[in-house]
Amino acid sequence: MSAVKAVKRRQTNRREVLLEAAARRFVEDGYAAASMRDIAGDAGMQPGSIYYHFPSKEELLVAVHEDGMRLITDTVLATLARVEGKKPWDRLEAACVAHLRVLLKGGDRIKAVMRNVPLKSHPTRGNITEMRDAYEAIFAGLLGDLALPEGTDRHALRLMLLGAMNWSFTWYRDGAESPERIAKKFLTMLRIQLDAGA
Amino acid sequence: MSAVKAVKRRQTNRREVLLEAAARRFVEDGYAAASMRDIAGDAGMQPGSIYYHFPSKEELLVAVHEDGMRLITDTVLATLARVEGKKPWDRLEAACVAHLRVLLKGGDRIKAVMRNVPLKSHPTRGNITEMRDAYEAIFAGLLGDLALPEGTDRHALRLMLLGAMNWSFTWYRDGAESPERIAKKFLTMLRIQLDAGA
DNA sequence: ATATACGCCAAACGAATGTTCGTTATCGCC
DNA sequence: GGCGATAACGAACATTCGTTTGGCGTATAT
Repeated sequence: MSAVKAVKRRQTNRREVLLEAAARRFVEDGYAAASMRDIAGDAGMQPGSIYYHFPSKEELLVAVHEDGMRLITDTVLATLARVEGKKPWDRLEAACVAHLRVLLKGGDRIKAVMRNVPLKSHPTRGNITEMRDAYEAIFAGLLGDLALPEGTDRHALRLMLLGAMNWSFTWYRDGAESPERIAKKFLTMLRIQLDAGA
Repeated sequence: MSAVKAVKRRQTNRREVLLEAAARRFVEDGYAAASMRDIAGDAGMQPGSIYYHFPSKEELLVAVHEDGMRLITDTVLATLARVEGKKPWDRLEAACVAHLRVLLKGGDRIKAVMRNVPLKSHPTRGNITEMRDAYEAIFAGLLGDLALPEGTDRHALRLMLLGAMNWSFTWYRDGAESPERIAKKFLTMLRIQLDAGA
């Protein structure tokens, strides 16, 4: 057995449970309206116990945020690795499908991100903004690989595509059309027109 | 002078000031984090005085919501009346331009609507949902007038277009590209492809 | 001039909030 | 078998919250 076994977590450590409960409350009630008592209750612990894991409510939100962004980033990157070498439009479609699937079916952590979008005006704790920028850069790269008609504003295209997808969590209902089909439909509406090259 | 003069408001009535202050706080801080004391302070009155105009904080939000929805609905309808008889795509473009202009430059009331989107899951007070549905029906009508390729999902198209526009208030900065140009760019990306008929 | 409704102030109430803190039970380790 | 770190408990803290209440000045109507 390997010498250094990393940090062995106690099996009674309920940090993950806490994060999940917090994410759910942040989605259901919104950050400000979600109380530490409710979160603690959902996680099966006392309000004060949260502060063993996180120094403040805001840091708890940051942790949920980072967790959600990490999940969606890793998922999309893994998906892209699986379609490497394929045509640019197919790679973009794969990324959009992955994005919507995680957003709509991947639990509450990313929904918590979308429901508490930090306004660009007042600053944010942690590296939330950096992670968001890094994630959007993935799509900027995918759009950069497309052969588009001259004069096409790739920046506007990215904002449009991501905006349409991110807004979906406000109207999406379980049991309705699948995230995969939604993503493909969205892309189809853009594809034929903009598909100038290959 | 006409007999019944409706309800004559005292000129010292600061209900409008209150609504404006509330809208601003609801945008800046979010509904739950915006306190009645802050709102009252911005409006230049005492916290308790709010309750002369509105019976509760939630009803105040409903009032802001209705005000914002009425503003954007009236603006878009007035714009559409001005382009009556024109081609469907031009009418749609006019509506989108009006939508984005009001959303991004029309004060805080509609922004307050967008930042506190009521989740479809738990019910809302007043006729918020009805007003939203009625507004979206306008765009559904505009899309219905378009001559689109067979098999085009107009429902998905509406969700995509409105989603892309509504999300814009999360990234829009004053001084950047104008709402009019953004709206036209968004539409251009869809237009040529889907423009099958006239 | 008097009555009346309006618009708001000033102060307070109880409940809920985020957070702190002393204590405690459990675990791995020498 | 003791020991320090871990992972909480449980009660309390000061503060802030939405809301209520009684009264006061002023403008309008009679």
